[in-house]
Amino acid sequence: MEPQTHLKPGRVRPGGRTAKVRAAVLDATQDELVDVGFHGLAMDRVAARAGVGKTTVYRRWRDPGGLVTDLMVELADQSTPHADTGSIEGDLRANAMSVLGAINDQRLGATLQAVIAAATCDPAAADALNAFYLRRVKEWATAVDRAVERGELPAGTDGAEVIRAVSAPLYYRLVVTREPVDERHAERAAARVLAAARAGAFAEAAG
Amino acid sequence: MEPQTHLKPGRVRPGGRTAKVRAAVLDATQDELVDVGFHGLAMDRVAARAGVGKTTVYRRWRDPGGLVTDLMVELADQSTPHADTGSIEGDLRANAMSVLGAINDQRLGATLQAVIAAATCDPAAADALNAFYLRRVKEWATAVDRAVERGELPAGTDGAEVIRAVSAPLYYRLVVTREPVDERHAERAAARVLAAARAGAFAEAAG
DNA sequence: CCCTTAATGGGTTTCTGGTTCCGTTAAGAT
DNA sequence: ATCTTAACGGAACCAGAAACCCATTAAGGG
Repeated sequence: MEPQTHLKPGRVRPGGRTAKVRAAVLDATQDELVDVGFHGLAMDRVAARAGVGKTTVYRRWRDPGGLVTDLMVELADQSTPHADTGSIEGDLRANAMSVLGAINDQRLGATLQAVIAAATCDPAAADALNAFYLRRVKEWATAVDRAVERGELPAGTDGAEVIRAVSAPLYYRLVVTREPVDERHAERAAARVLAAARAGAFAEAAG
Repeated sequence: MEPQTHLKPGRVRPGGRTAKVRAAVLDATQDELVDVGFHGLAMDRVAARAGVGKTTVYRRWRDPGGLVTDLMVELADQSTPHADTGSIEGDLRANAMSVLGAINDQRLGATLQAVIAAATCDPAAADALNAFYLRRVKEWATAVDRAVERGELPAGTDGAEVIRAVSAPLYYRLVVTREPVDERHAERAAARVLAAARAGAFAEAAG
């Protein structure tokens, strides 16, 4: 038998109970994040709120960082539908609105901020966060590629960078200046990136 | 005698000792932030590292959030020289480099990230963070205003928004995706914002 | 259906941050 | 120089989160 890592129980017998416990704990974690934020996240409370023994929570997730990391891994697996409106303008706007929705959703927004805070000092959380965005950026980047093929944007335009550039100002407001973010900001973000992309500022040569 | 707020001792007798204690504590706080991050910041340790009684640290700053908040207030007071290169291109690039320098400076970078994490759950930290950026953005926005006067950018261009837009992608990498940020990224950020600004995407009408 | 043991859960103990108490130091006024 | 008291600091004290122990439950193989 191999060394049994004790960090991933649930691999050997992931049936009913174990899965239910995980779902309940992750759910309770999100609720707690909404209420008290990452800084106030106590394993103790999460266990109580999930209706689960606290020993189990400590054993499987170790600390609050492990909790939000697993939460982010879970969310990263879920795909968000990416639109195809036919024009790059519509697609970028749709992307901005999608990001806006995530940011302003109470549970998801609280979770994102918690993971961002956790990633400050927890490499595992940072990795999970990265995986989460990597997937979304990749999915949306195809819209930019299509626009290049249609001739709407200059050849060599870096799709992933364009998508990130749309998100950046929204997250900047969310995390850095902590101002509210609304549809207007999302639209502006999309419009500005589009203007830059059309001018070739996202083409490889413009590095 | 008035209610003595106990949150601002040092107002009545700010002479030598009190000032020295504050400097030592704030200094030790930055060191600790570099080592363990905000999440690992313990009043206890800061006191020890500063060579100061821990009672004093608790009395004057209450909790880690108070510590980083005061630190940010201190940093906000210090002005960074904003360049005037003669062209908007040069000025935006200079601004991007300035932000880059702040982000990549070990102590300042750690402090910024700590305050961002703290602001997640501490309104005072959020205010201090805001004040910090408000000042810098305002100072740099004048460069954009000059460019508008020189006819380099469309009339009505929102200077503050332009400056923020330059910072946004850099902070996005720092805080959200946690990727390294270098000169190349700074230059690209400046170039892209400039392209959008020239296209009028930052002019008022372009809501 | 039964058996093995993975996985859970209640209860207790430990330990580290956080609080309070009270004596000591020295800033600033006279 | 002296006095008042703001501000500091050491040590004991307290609370709540983290770790541990061992009994209980039920997943999955036969």
